[in-house]
Order: sequence, then structure tokens, then C-alpha cells
Amino acid sequence: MWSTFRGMVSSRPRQAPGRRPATDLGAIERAAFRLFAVRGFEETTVDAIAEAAGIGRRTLFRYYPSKNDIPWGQFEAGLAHLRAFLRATPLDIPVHRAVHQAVLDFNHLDEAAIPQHRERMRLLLTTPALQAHSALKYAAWRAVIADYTAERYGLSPHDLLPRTVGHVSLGMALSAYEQWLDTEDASLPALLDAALAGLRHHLCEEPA
Amino acid sequence: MWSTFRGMVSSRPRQAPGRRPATDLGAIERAAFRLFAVRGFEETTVDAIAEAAGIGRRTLFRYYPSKNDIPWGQFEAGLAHLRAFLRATPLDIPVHRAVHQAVLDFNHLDEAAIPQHRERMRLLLTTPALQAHSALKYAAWRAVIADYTAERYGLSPHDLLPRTVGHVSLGMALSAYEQWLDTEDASLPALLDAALAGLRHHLCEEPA
DNA sequence: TTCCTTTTTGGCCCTCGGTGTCATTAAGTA
DNA sequence: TACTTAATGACACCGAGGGCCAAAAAGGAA
Repeated sequence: MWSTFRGMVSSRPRQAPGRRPATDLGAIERAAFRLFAVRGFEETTVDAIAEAAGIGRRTLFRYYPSKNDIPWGQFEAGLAHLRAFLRATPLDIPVHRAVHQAVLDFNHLDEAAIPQHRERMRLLLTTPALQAHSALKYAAWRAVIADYTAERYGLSPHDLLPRTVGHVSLGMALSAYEQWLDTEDASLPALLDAALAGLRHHLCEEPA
Repeated sequence: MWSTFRGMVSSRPRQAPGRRPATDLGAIERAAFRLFAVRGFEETTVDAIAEAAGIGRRTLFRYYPSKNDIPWGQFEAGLAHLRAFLRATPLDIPVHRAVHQAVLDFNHLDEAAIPQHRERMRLLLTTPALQAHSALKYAAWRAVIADYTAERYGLSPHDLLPRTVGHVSLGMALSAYEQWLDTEDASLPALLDAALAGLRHHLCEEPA
């Protein structure tokens, strides 16, 4: 899962000259989430996060391009995993099934990671500034889906169908997440399945 | 169409006491778009827009809650129209058809309005800050679709299916718009139809 | 050890979007 | 003319973000 923090302070090949990074990405994220939980996202200043993490404000901005990026954690790594999952999918599996499986895999959670992921997603989906910023993250996610869909169908990623599949896959995932946050009981995979099943019924099994 | 500027300076019932508004919303929008076209959105400061419109910076912020809202024009009016269209749709029309017709109506353009609307959408869909801000506008649009879908299906607007229909309808519309901006030839209604047809084929007419 | 090089760090200062406050101005009414 | 109400915009302030650069912390070479 993309939200799981893994990886060291830096992946620079050891043996390099110069000062070694002393900044711990995980520590920044933890400090930030602690502050967000207490004071809320908008009310927490970047200065406060930097101070809580024991680093300079300028250093924080060297690790995160913006305050809005902090709650996203290692999202890029998650995208790479998503790409790899799709690349490894056998070609005899229909495209829509391949994409759905990839979405399920992308959003798979270990039991222990659920509470933190809930908190992260609650923050991302209910904070206006983050709802807005998320559009940029979503665009990269959609591109992964669109690229795969285009390749499987022999189209360009800029054609209509791949783009539509990207948008619609994201839409289903987001509606499942919103539902997941609203209800205590349902599981995320079940909601992702239900979103797809509901959409198919809505679009395809009604009188035209 | 929501993008068409109509309506007067203010809709306050005449006969009210106090100074009458001297600010012309249309003039602000025109001045802003002129600057955006020349310098780009990010490079145009709010001060520059206010000066070009001949008003104070503070006054501009009284008419637009943020710089990002300027390119959206009278979007709220468009939402009201969308709601009215759906309310007026006969109940014997299947939900998915009603929604699709509403989307077509919402995005209907008079021939003469096409160039300006292209420019507006190009700005909204290619400027990162606006892509992000759009998420908030889209949420309101989705809510209209979700509310209608919920009512027709006898569900709560917070149930999974209405939310999914909202997200997916938006996704199709956005992929159609992206395609529309990329190509010179295709018409917007044709692309909206094609997005829906493509999705149905992708999801429903393939081996399970 | 001392110098030299490389890289991280963070301090300083600036720009710009956005907001609260408040005096001023332009209306209508008594 | 005096009073009320509403729009305007000047001023001051805050926070995000970025450019610049000097100080720190590593390595290797003399």
C-alpha cells in the first residue's frame, strides 16, 4: 500500500561525499499528523510542523514541495507499485478486470494499517485545501490507468476511452472511500466491488 | 450554459437604501481573461486584475472569494439550471438516461460561445492551481447528480450508488472535455456520447 | 591533522493570496 | 439638512512558498 511508510532517510548510494542527510521523513510525517489531529490541518502552520519535527522550515520545504503534500506520504512509490502490478497482469485477463484488480491491490490494507489509513484519508477527503490539492495526485494515478488501458486496447493514452477509464476508475474508488469513511462496518475491498457492480447495473442492465 | 455571463451587477431588489454597487462583474472577468491570455494565470497578480478592472483589490475579493474562482464565472447559476433540468425530467425516463441528458444540456454551447468556452476550459484544465481548485467546484456538481440519483432510486445521497454515479458522470464529462481541447474537429456533445458508449462497451460487453 | 570538496541544513528576505478593520463615499429616507 | 444603509478601498497583518547564501558535516588527499 502506498500509504505505508517504508524506505530510509535517503536512497542515495552510500559512499558519497558530503554531509549525510540528518532528516527523517517518517518523523516529519508523524509530527505533522500529530499536530493535524490536535489543531486541524489549516490551523497548523508549516513553522509549527518544522519545529515539532526539530528541523528548519526551509528544510521541510526541501523534502515536501508543499504543506499539502505531507499527508500524501510516499504516494509516488504507490504509483510505481500500481504500474508494476498492471505490467505483471496476464494479457488474457479482460482489461476491465485487470484494472479492477489493480485498484483492489492498490488499496489493499493490512489490518494493522487500517486506523492510520482511515485518518489519512479522512484528512485528505474532508479538508478543502487537500481536496483541491488531491486533484493533482489523482491526475498521476489516472495516467497510470490510462496508459495501461491504452496499451491493452492498442490506443494512444490521449484517446478518449483510456482517459474515460482512468477518470471512471478513480471515480469509483473515491466513492468507495467516501462510503468507507462514513460507515464503520464495510470493508474497503467490498465497497470497491460494490461500486463497480452498482455502476454496471446502473449503466447496462436498465432499459435503454 | 453556465459559462455564459448573464445577469446584472447585482440582483438586490431595487429601492434599497445605501450606495448602489458600482462594480461590474462582467468587466472584472473580461479584464482578468485578457491578462491571463497575455501573461498566464499564475503570473497575473490579483493586484493587476483589480487595477485593470479599475477597482480596489479588496473590492475584487468581495466579489470573488479567491483568484481561482474568477475563471469559473457564474458556475453556481449553472448548477441551479442543472438541478432544474433534472427536476423537470419525466420519471419514466431511466435514471442513467436522465443524467446523461442533463450532462448534455449542462454542456450545451451556442456556436458563438464556443471560442470563449474553449479558452475558459483550457485555462481550467491545464493550469495546476486551477486543476486543484476545480475539485471543490466539481464536488458541488457531483452533489447535484448524486441528489437526483438518490431520489430516483429511493436512496440517501450518501449511499454508495448515488455517489458513484456522481463521480462517474463527472469523470466521463472531464475525459470528453480533455479530448475536446486536444482535438480541433470533434464536437462536445459527440464526445460526451462517445465517452458513455465507450465506457458501456468497456464495462459491460466484454467477457467477465 | 589540515585543507579541499561535496552535500545538507537553515537563516534571511521577498512575493503574493487572502482576511479583518475601519474610515469614506454614495445613495435613499425622514 | 440630518439620518440610515450599503459599497468601496486603504491599511495592516498572516501564512505559504521560493531565491539566495553562509554555516555545518561529512568524505578524501596532502
